[in-house]
Amino acid sequence: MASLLPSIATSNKRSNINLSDKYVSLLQKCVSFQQARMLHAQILKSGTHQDLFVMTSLVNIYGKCGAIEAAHKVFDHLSETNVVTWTSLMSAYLHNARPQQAFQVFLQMLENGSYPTNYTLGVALNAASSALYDVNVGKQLHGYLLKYGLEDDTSIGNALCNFYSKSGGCMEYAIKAFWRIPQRNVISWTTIVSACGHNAHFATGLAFFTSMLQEGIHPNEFILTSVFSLCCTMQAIHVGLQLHSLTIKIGFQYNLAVTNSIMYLYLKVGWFAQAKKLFHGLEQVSLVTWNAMIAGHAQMMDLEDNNVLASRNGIEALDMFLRLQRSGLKPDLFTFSSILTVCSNLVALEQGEQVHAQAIKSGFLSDVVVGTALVNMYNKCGSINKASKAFVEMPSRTLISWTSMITAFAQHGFSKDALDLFNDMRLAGDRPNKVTFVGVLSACSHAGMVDEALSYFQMMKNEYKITPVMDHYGCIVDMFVRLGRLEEAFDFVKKMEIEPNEFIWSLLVAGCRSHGNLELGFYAAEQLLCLKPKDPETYTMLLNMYVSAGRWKDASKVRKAMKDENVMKKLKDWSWISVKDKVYSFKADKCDDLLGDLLEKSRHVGYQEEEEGKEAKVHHSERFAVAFGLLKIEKPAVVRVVKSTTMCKECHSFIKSVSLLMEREIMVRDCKRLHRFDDGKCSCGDFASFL
DNA sequence: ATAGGGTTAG
Repeated sequence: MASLLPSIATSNKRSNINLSDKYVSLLQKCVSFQQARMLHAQILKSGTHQDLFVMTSLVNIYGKCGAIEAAHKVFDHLSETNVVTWTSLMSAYLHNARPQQAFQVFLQMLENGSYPTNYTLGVALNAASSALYDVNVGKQLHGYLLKYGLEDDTSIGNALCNFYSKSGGCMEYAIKAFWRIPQRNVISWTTIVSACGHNAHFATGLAFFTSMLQEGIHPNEFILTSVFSLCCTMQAIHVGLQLHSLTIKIGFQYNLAVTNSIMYLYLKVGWFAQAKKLFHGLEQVSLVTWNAMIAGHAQMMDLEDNNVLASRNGIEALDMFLRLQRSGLKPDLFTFSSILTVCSNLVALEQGEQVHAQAIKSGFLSDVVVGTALVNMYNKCGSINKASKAFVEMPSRTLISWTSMITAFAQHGFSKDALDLFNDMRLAGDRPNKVTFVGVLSACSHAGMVDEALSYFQMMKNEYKITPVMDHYGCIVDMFVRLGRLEEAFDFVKKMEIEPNEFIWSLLVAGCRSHGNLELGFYAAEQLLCLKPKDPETYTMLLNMYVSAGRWKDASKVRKAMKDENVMKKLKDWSWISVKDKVYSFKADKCDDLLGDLLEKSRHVGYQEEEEGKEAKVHHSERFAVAFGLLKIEKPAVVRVVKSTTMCKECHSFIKSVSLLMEREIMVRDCKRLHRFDDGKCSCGDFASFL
C-alpha cells in the first residue's frame, strides 16, 4: 500500500512562500470566473505564477467556475506536473460534467508515470460513477482497489459509497459501504445524505444527518445544503425551519450556498416573501442564486391558481434573466432550461426564440434537458413544426424528451405522428412510463381511435405493469364523450378502479351538454358539485344546459343561486398575450370598437350569437386579447393567447370565424386544452369541455 | 494545492 500511495514530495522550488500562500488562500475564496481571471492577472504580475501550489489552485478554481478550457490551459503551462496537479485537472473535468475526459486524464497520468493517490482514485471512481459514464469502468476500479487492499481508506470509501448510490441507485450497498468506512468524516456523511436524497430515501437521509450531529461532528456548508435539498424534495418545510435556525445558530447564515438552498426550499413550498427576504439580504449572489430564483418563479407559475399572479411571476423571472446577464454572469444549462419553461408558461414565443438563439451560441443546446425544454416551449407556444425540428435536432433523447414530443403531437391533433413516434421510442429501446401513456391515449382520443386506445390501455397495464391514474381514465372518457357515445363513457367510469374525480365528471358534464343528453348531464353535474361545491364553471355549464333545453324556470333558479352565492366572483376570467417583450392582460368587459367591428363582420361569415350572449353584453377576455393581438402583431405571425378559464362555446365559434375572416392563425390555450384556429377550423376537433 | 454540496425538462 505504501508504494502505491506515496506521500507527495513538496516542491523545493517554492520561493516567496508568504506571497504564494496569500494567493492560494485568495483563490480558494474565489466564487466567479471574473474573480479568478483577475487573480490570475495579479499572479502573473507578482511572479508567483512560478509557484506550483498557486497554479494548481488556479486549475482547481477555473474548474469549479466552469472554465474548463482555462483550467486546461493553465495545466499545459505548468513547469512541472505531479499527482496533485493531475488530480486537480481530473476533478476540473468532473466538475464540468465531462467524466469521460476526467478518466482520460487519469490514464494520461498513469502513462506519464505518476502514481495515483487515494484522492486520485477517489476522483477516478467518482468519474466512473457519474451517470454520464460507464458503470463497468467503476467496477474495474473497484476490483483494482480490492486487489491492492485500498478500500479501507476514507477518501476511497466515500467514493465507493457514492459509486453504489449512483450506479443503479443501490442504496443498500451504498449504506453498507458507508458503515464500512473506518474513519467517517463530514464528506462521508454528506455523501450518504445526498445519496438518500437522490434515491428518495428521505427519512433515512434525515436520520443520517441526526446521527452525525449525535456523533459530535460539526456540520459544514456542504452537508447543510444537502440536507436542505432533501427537505426541498420532501417539501418538509417544518424540518427546514428547524434547520434554518440551526444554520443561524452555528453561524452559516451568511453562507451563499446554504442561503441558496434555503431560499430554494422557501420558493418550492410557496413561501415567496421569505425567499425574497433572503434574496434581498444577500451581499453577493451567484449564478445558482439566480437559477434558483428563476426556477422557483417558473414552478410557482404552475402552482398559482390566480393566472394574473402567475404571469407576474413569469415576467419577474424574465427580468431576473436580464439582470443575471447584465451582472456579467454567463447563463448555464440550468438557467436555459428554467427560462425556457418560463417562456412556455407565458406563451412568449419571441422571447423563447431569443433564448433559443442564445442557447445555440453558448453551446448548451447539446444538453438534453435544455433541448427538451425547447421542445416544450415551442409546443406550448403553438409552434408544432419548430417543436418537432428542435426534437429532431437533439443529439440524444431521454424518456422525458420522447414523452414531450409525443404529448406535443397529441395536443395539436397530430395523432398519427404521436403514435408513430411512440413506436420509434419503443424501437429505440426506451421504456415508456405513465406520462408517455397519457400522451398516447390522448392521441387516440383526439382521433376517435377507440380500438387502439383500449388496446394501448391494456398494453400499459399488462406489458408495462403501469397502474392507470386519473389522466389515463380521463383520456378514455374524453374519447367516448367526443364521439357522443355517452352510455359507454358512463359505463367505463362505473368500472374505474379508482373513485372518479372532478376532472372525469366535468368531461361528462361537458359531453352531455354538447350532445344534449340532459338526464346524464344533470347526474354528472350533481356529482361534480358534490366534489367542487359552488364551482363557477359547473354552475355555468348547468345554466347553459337548462337554457338549451328551454327549461327557463330551472335556469333562473341556477342563476339566482349563482347570484346569491356570489359564485361568479370566483370565476376569474383573464387572458393575456405577449407582444415583443411585454405581456398584456385582459379581463372580461364590455364591447369596444374593434371587437364590435369584428362581431359585426363575423355575422356575415355565419357566426351567430346565442340569446344569452346578447343579453349579457359582457365579453370574455380572450376576445379582447385576440383583437389586441390582431392589431399589434403583424401577419403572418400567429396570435397566441392564454386564458385562465375554460373557453365557452360561443367564443370558440367566434374565434373560428375570426381566423377565417382575418386569414390569421390564432392560438388560445385555455385551462383545459389547446385550440389552434386556422381557416375557420380548430385543432381541438370542435369538441372541448366548453362552458 | 487534490475528495463532498445547492439550481434543470414531460
